[in-house]
Amino acid sequence: MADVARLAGVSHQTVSRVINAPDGVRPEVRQRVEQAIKELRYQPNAAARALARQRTMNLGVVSIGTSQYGPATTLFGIAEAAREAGYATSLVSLAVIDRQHMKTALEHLVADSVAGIIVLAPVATAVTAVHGLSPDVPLVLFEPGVHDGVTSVAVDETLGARLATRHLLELGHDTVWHVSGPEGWLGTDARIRGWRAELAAARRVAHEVIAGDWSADSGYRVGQRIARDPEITAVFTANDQMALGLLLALREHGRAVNEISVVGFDDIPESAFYQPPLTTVRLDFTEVGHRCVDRLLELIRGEAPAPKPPVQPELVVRGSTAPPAN
Amino acid sequence: MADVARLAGVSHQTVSRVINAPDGVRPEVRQRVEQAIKELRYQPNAAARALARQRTMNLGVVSIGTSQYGPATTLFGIAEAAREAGYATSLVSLAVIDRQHMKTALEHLVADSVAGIIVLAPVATAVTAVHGLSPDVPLVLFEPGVHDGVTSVAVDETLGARLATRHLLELGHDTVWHVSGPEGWLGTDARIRGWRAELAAARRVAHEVIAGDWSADSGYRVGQRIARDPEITAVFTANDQMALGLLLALREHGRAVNEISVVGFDDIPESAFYQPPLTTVRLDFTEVGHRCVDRLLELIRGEAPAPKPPVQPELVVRGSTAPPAN
DNA sequence: CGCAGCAAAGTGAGCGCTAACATCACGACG
DNA sequence: CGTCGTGATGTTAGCGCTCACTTTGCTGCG
Repeated sequence: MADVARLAGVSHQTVSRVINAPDGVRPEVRQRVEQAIKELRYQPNAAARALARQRTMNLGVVSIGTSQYGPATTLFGIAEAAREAGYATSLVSLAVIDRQHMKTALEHLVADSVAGIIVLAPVATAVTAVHGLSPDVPLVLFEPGVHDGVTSVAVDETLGARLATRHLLELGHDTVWHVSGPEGWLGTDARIRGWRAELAAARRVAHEVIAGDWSADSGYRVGQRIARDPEITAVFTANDQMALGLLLALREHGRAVNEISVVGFDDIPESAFYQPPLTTVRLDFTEVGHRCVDRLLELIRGEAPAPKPPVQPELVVRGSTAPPAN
Repeated sequence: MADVARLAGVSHQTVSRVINAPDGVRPEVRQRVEQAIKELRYQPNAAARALARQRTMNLGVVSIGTSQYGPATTLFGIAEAAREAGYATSLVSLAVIDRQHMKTALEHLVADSVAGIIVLAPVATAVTAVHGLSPDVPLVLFEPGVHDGVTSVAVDETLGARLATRHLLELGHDTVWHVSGPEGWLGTDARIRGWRAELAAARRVAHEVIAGDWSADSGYRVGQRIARDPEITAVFTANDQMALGLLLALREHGRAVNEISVVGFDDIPESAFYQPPLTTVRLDFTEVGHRCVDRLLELIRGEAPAPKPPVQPELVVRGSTAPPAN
């Protein structure tokens, strides 16, 4: 910086002003400085700036360490939006999410003086851990199914689940069974709530939830049970992968689509090519990432955080659903 | 830090030594300092440390911005390994990979004074862009199919492709057709090479490569052509998603597995639940991530970089392959 | 013609740490 | 018994920037 100042014949402070302040420098001087910066290929030192300013241009992300479609896609959305806003992204991926690990992760990020933190771990333990911790840094939580939060970004997964259930009901099925995600995930609960609500609204029996764990394997195991039960004609699975496993089990038991309809959730790119192509609920995870960043930047700037409506899911009807056979 | 020093009755430098140096402090004093640190909940300021040391505990990752299984899984592997080594991960995701964008990304990272950079963009443009740039920071490149590189981590995808092709040949197929990935990806070339090499070794005809683009959709479109061609009995697709699309097209045309065998690549978790369950080649992307970090840390420490063998792929035989029908 | 008032530029301190060197105490050795 | 060596600790000076303040040089008005 000193070199730039010397070359431009100004003080280091003027250089700083050229870089940071939109005005307060005479156009002529500004141009001279910019010329010098270019000539010397000067790049400000982020560490020094962070030290002096007591904050960085870094956004921290604490993510659950799976390579699941949802979190992964959201993460890339965050990185993209952050970069557009001139921020870098600092990633901490957590295999185990409990209070202790969350604490360590947040402390790491705070020690790096990130400007804000996004917690991309839609599990109950993460939420409680964060609430018990509250570092003195703006923090945004991705909470599917939660609406109130000013400091959280939501997807209306409850609505998504209702859409899925309604579709099946409208097709003429008496009721819909639900294969849920694993316990502890916010999305699991939200989807169960939506499914229950829709059944209740239509005055249908809500059978007990069948628990899966997001994996295709769990869907397959559930499918083997379901295939043997002639009562079941319509199933809503909490994600597409479980639907895939379910579909395979059904096929192996010779049960066709017109006997058992299946609706998935997420609309992963492959689901359109399942056998049969999966009817599912589309979630725009990239958009979620963008919103997380938008909200966080509002918080960082200290703006009044306008509570935005949650991201809307959308039903995508394909070949895995049909009216009941009889 | 000053507070800690005061409380422990030592100089700030001694505190620094306790934190950074393994010895040079009397055990008694060390304990006193550690006690003070705990009591005051002191956490060293990363920015100040970076400024003084001229390097950070950050590893930069330039990743291609897709939420594809391979890059996403590798990324989490990197984040995990980095954290284990005490490093944070700084992510830049690139939608477009050309020289200009790569340059900007690297400059960003260098300006953040990262200790090293991992480029997770297995495309030709990324490789050339990086080679033309070479920032003065240790850099590791993920280059599938490349073996020589001391500064690169490889997966022996060529071998993987040979394994896939060999399996089909051993089953009794006359030859194997290949549906490749999009042009410009290193993995695409490596897989084509392996497939060709294996066919050549067995003295079989290598038909022209059918180009896909990784997507299930492209696999589906290719499948529609293949299904009509009675000559084709065995297909090796460059990833699992394309195999999925292919499988669907075959089914729609009433072609069963015992007519056309399909082998995929990657072994994504869902592939075991395709219809039929997919025979594929397993790639350990998490391991790739770990190796990238290991290699980078060697470079950072200035150690002699022992060239490790590439990550080995493994054939997983499932239901999508069978001897030819006749 | 003088001086207030203001914008533009400069000065100095300090952000929290580490590196390099200076100092100190203590024991061994000639 | 003095001197040197050694390991433990303290002191000082930045790292490269921004913040708060000061100085400079105008313009314009009474």
